[in-house]
Amino acid sequence: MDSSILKNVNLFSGLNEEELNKIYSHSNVKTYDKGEMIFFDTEPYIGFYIVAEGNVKIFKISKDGREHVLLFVHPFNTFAEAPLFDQFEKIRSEDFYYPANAMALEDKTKIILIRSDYFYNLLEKNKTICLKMLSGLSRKLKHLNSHIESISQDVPRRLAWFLLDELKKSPQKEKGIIELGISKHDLAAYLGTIDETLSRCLKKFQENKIISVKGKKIHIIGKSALRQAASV
Amino acid sequence: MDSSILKNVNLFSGLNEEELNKIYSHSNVKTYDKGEMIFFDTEPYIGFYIVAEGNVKIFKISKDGREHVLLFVHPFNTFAEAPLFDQFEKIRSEDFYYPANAMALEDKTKIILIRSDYFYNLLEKNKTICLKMLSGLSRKLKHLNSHIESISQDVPRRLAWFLLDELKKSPQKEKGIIELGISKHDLAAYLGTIDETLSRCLKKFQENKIISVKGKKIHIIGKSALRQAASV
DNA sequence: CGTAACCTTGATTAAGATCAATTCTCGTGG
DNA sequence: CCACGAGAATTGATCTTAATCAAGGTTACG
Repeated sequence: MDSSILKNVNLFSGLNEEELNKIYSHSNVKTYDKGEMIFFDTEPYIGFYIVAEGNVKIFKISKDGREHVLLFVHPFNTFAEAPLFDQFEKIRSEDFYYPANAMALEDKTKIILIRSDYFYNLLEKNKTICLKMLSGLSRKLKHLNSHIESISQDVPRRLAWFLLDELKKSPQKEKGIIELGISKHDLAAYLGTIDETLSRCLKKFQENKIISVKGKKIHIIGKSALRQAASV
Repeated sequence: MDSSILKNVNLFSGLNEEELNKIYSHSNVKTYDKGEMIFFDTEPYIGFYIVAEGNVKIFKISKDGREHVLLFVHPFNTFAEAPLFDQFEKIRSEDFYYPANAMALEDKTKIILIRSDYFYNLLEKNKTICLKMLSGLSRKLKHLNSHIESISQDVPRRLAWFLLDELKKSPQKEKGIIELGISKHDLAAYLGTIDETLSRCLKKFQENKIISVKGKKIHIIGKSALRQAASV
């Protein structure tokens, strides 16, 4: 494997071969197994990450033990990049930690680490990266906003919302088929509910002939009914 | 009023008098009354805003009519800046709207508008602003993350969390006094609940001698008890 | 083919939304 | 300066949603 892995990373699109090679030589690549932790929220911050292969979930554990998934990260996207700019001065100090936990969701999840000190240099020299970074953060903000909006509705609506969102991104969208890249447990934690409630909710949607579920494959039968379920 | 108003804006800190004057000459300043809308989520995006005086709430209305406050913006902070970088190409097109609604919360709320086309120029020329912007967005991301975290706990915990957060920012923190800059209704919408539930929750805290409430003034009597209520 | 992880189902309970009045507060005009 | 009225805040009774508790059932994989 070589620097070509970086070619598809949104943050670095527009850079030439040489630049990519240089970045690659300064990064660390590591492969994780399913369920393996990439970082804990108790670890000092050393830099941000890029998903090359596989999927990652970013989550917090509340004091009562429940898990809350903030987002899933898919290939070619970055995570844990926001703290970079949080407080330039505080960084590198021992009391600066990752803001959440990150776990690989499948075997052979390939993750690239970009250390913050090196990345600061890059930013100084490269305005394009700076603007790309702005664009990336802004997309995350937008996503979090709609997550907040959705989470304060009832579970069926949240689920419908999620399914429609996934359908948009699905490669088989014309067929109305979604392939969940995550477990039902993780989906429940993302929707801010628990496994049992999600299960019942999926069941009800199936009874109403809105969807059909087979393992991780979900077929959207009534898209308009789903849209209606997502609204009022 | 002149460009000195921009001096305290985090985004522009570090710029010299001349630069500030130039920015000021390219901006629009407008004063709003309490309850007046600054923008709706149905309006085309023309730029971002800075609060000079007063307070602003950013919110959405869900289809069932409930209001969800995403955040409150206080003096010297920016809002609606994330869409700037969302999709460089799409901007200026007619189908690019503000992502939420913004309302002034008090009379004489003074708001500065920075148009996006002008700001792009600024960004091109000024790396400092670019980095400041990154830092600002990252702070918002962090805030939204903790908002999500808090919103998926029960209402008493969310309230306790909020109060502790406000206490940290309060000028009278040593006295344990918080001055709510917002109505109870807005607080409820921010906490993702309704007026009645918030009211009952405040009452319970008072019965337990954790706080005392007089209008918009809240006295934290038992900070440690409040911390305990915020956790498990 | 057996075990563990994953998912589903049912019964019960608790939290909070809804509905319906009241009471409180404060700004305005008489 | 007081009275009025509108908006804000509180309270109570009821009902809905989803969490919890406790078993089962399925699936995937060694």
